[in-house]
Amino acid sequence: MLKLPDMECCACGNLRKTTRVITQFYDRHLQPTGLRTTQCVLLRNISLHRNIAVGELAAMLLMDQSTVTRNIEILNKHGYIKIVPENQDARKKSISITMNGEKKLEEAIPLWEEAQRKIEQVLGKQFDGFLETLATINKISE
Amino acid sequence: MLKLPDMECCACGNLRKTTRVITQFYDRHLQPTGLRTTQCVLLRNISLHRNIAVGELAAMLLMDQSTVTRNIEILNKHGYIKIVPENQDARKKSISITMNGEKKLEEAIPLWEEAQRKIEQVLGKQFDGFLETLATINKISE
DNA sequence: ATTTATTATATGTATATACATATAATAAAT
DNA sequence: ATTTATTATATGTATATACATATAATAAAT
Repeated sequence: MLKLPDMECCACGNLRKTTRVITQFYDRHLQPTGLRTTQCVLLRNISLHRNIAVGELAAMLLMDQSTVTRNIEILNKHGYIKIVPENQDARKKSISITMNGEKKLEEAIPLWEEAQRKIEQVLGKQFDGFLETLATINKISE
Repeated sequence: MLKLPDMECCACGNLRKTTRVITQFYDRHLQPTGLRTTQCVLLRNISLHRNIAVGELAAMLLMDQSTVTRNIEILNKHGYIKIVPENQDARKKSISITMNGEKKLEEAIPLWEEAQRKIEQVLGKQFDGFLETLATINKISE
């Protein structure tokens, strides 16, 4: 048996682990709204960019195009967004938030703020550097 | 329309985003082995703790018990681990790595090290603090 | 010893994720 | 104008994830 590293320091393993923890934390806060954090973030991005396309959301969230397609189906099913073919280019979808979607966001945001506040408090002055490090890692996708 | 935060600073959203990026990065490195990073980390933990139970792995990885059950099925299907009922307590499973599993790990670890080395290089002196911050966040699950 | 409570894992269900490939539409080349 | 290439999204497939609940086994209470 060779001596292998224990992988305790695995950047990917540790990121995945913490993502599991924090997702449960945020999702529990959002639970009264029925929105998951992923859906809330996606919906907020749609609300900020009217008539956005699937690929644009994918680029913004560093998410595969097919994942965006699947995830917006859920928001659409609940009537939070409207998906229509774009005028100029019929290959593209034009995605917009609906009235219901805005109401749901307004309901979710204060709960999100509560979770966010608690995390920022726990991290204290580590928080800004943390977001910067995440952004540094994101660059490997370029 | 009320003024809502843009959620750019969402700790959960940013962690999920970076986890998508880094998982693709590590998984591409491991691709020749057919192992995903999650599987590799899980397998390494099993190899380090013979006759471990589902719940013990879950506690270690901060992963739901049901997720561990599902994830070890995949390793089992490939013959990398052996799952038998425990002697003392038949409710528990006794999970161990197989010869094939060890061979697969020995094949995967150098590729993992390559990915890990690149990330550590990109982060430089930020790396240690980064792991510490992740550990700080993990405490919210206690 | 029998009933009751607890614990460990499994199963049903829904979402999140990406890759490979298909399809449909536009753009480029001739 | 027609063919060819490119681009945008969708679909098939596999994995990763958690919650609620079921099941089976052990432990505790009587």
